[in-house]
Amino acid sequence: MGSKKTYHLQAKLFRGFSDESRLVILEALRQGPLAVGRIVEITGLSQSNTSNHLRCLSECGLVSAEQRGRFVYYHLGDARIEAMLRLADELLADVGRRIYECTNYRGATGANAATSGPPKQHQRRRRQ
Amino acid sequence: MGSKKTYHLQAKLFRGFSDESRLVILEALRQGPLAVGRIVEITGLSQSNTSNHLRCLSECGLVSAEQRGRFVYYHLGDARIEAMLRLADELLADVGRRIYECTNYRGATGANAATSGPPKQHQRRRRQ
DNA sequence: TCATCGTATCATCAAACAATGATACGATGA
DNA sequence: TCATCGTATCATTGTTTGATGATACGATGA
Repeated sequence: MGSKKTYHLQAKLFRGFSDESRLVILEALRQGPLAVGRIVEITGLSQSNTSNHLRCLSECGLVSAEQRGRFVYYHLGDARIEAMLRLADELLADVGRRIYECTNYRGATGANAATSGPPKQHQRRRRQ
Repeated sequence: MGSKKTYHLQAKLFRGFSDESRLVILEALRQGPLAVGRIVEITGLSQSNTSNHLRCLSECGLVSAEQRGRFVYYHLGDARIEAMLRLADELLADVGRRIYECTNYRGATGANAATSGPPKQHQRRRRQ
């Protein structure tokens, strides 16, 4: 180890955080354990969708589950999960505006073909 | 503000980290500024792919660019970027194994249709 | 035992996205 | 000015993945 870092795992870990729905769930769980039904209410996500996200989060160790009666309560799996979220908040306070402008890989699909008539040749956007 | 958190931005931020190629690039930049060509060498990614990722990282504020002659040098945009990576490393040390096992949303596409003959009815995997 | 509630799983689909190959552009030196 | 190098952009393609709707399962109480 050491030489070949586990980029794959790291990517997976971050991907757990990289979805709006999952972030909403994680944020809700910051207050404390919640049953699935409650999470559904809070987030407005569908039951099935919520369950899928919870499974993902659970398998990745970001949250833990505990069954009580018919209910299953979820809670954050590690204190460092919160630390990650806080750090992200701080970063956003500074680079938030830039991220907002970041349209890379976003919306560029299809829209062109429909709007523009002539197949313009590599019309390059001015650097910077 | 305040009440409605910027989950969308947060998701975007994390998505910047959620790709193996981008993580390799970020890791390389931890040592110091690098020109694009050097990054291409180190990562083994194609030039065009590298450039795309760099643009994404740059627009999201994770890295910054500086032109010197014909070369463009990139460096990490903020000290907290490193902090994020470190924190991820720590987390992985603990939950790494679980993440490795996490196959959610992974590989489940298509493989079934080809292998399984009879369209099995909701064959449920045993809970836990 | 049965009806019901809470949750998990499955199949499918549409959108997002990373990678590629080709090409355009800017800076430098001959 | 021209050839070349280093980098950025574009169009396209195949894969990944979040959302949905239907359904299955387990636990509880009647």
